[in-house]
Amino acid sequence: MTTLSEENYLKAIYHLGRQGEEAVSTNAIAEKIESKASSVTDMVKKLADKSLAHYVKYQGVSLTNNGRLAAALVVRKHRLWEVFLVEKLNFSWDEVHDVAEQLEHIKSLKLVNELDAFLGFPTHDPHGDPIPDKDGNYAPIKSVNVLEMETGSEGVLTLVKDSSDVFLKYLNKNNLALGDVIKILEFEPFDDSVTIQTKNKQIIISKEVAKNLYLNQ
Amino acid sequence: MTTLSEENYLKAIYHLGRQGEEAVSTNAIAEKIESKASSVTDMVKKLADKSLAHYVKYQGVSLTNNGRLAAALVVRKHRLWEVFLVEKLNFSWDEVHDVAEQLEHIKSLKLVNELDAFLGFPTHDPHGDPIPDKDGNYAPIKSVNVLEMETGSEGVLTLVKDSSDVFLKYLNKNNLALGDVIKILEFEPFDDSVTIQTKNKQIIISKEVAKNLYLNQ
DNA sequence: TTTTGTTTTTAGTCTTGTCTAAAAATATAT
DNA sequence: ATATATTTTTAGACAAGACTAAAAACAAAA
Repeated sequence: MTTLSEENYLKAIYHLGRQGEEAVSTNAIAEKIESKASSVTDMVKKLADKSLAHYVKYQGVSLTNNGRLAAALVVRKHRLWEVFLVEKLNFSWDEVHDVAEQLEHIKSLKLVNELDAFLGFPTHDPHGDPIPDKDGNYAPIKSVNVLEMETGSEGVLTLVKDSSDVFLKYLNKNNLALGDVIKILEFEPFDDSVTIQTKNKQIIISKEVAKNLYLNQ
Repeated sequence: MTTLSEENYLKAIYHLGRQGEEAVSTNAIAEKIESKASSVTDMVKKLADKSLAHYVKYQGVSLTNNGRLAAALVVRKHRLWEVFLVEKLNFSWDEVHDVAEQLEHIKSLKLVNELDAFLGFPTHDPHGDPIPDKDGNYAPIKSVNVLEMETGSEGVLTLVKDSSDVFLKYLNKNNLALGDVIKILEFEPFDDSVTIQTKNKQIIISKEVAKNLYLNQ
């Protein structure tokens, strides 16, 4: 049985290292989890003892099959709860993160799977992130980042990578939402900002914003 | 902000001492929470420091207004989640307790109140226990225990006090459920067992079982 | 009113998860 | 290749919450 804290570390490693496949540095985990490197070292040893992580001193951490499955389950729960909150309980997409962060640790397989069915087996959460199935698998993401697109091309906004409330509130304020058709008008070389068009309005978004928007072409 | 452990103590005091009104002994709490008296003493001091409990050495604990409100909120959440699990996620009444025990600690007022609305403001949980409202109040229980009833009288089963899965499975096996009309046929003085009639069938229930069944007359 | 028994509290220890500060290993730059 | 900087690990400490064993308070009985 994994503790709440262990689950948070598993999730961090999962997110930082392409589902835990590739080794992640102690410092990277510490930053993600807002803790100190020494704490990470301790916990990572514990995860290795429990056969949830591969760990070699000074060489970073990756997940074992069991670790990856455990992490995927936490992510699955997080995203299903987000769907529940938005679709059934009138939460907006900028309100769900903190609550889902708590709900993801509730232990009951029946609960997750019944929730999944109750929601109609959704494939994506309210931010466009894919929801892993029972086995931890999900369809590969085919959306492409705004910064990788051609000038003049367009696509549908399907994923926002940052799901902090500050960022989502920025999108709300600028009337940007999943499903919007966005056309790339111009890249500004000076600061990498991008001029885009949606709903017959042009707006300029900074590189920081662009980095978090993914479109389906 | 209350910790998970503090909430469990508040709930125990609330349940043992008529919503925390009357003083409860250290040992009683220890038994309820399955811990040791010394642990209870420690925690109870902490609750008093936080102005959640009244505590005088050797004289038991009761709840302050804040403590009672905090406890009622935990109970409210527990019972609302039970309703959710049964009505929306196909849990049976003997499966909900452990999961609700986890869900009751999720912190989000919006979540509780939206869940309440989503469920149609239910007044009772699947075991017949009343659900406190936002202010911690609920309608007084008017059902009466089987052992207090007159021979020959009848009533509708509206509350089962023990919600452990062993007990609920016993009821399932004997085809007893909330809403059933039950007639008291005979009290056996030797062992205080009771012969009752439901759905044209007679069964004998032990004193231990009878103690947990409450009827509306 | 002593004595005996029970309950409660105190004192000290343990585990989990965190931290700081110092040491060790690795990486980078001269 | 050696010095410097960065990252990671170790060592030791701390807080929360639980425990055991012993002491203190209270309750009941002779």
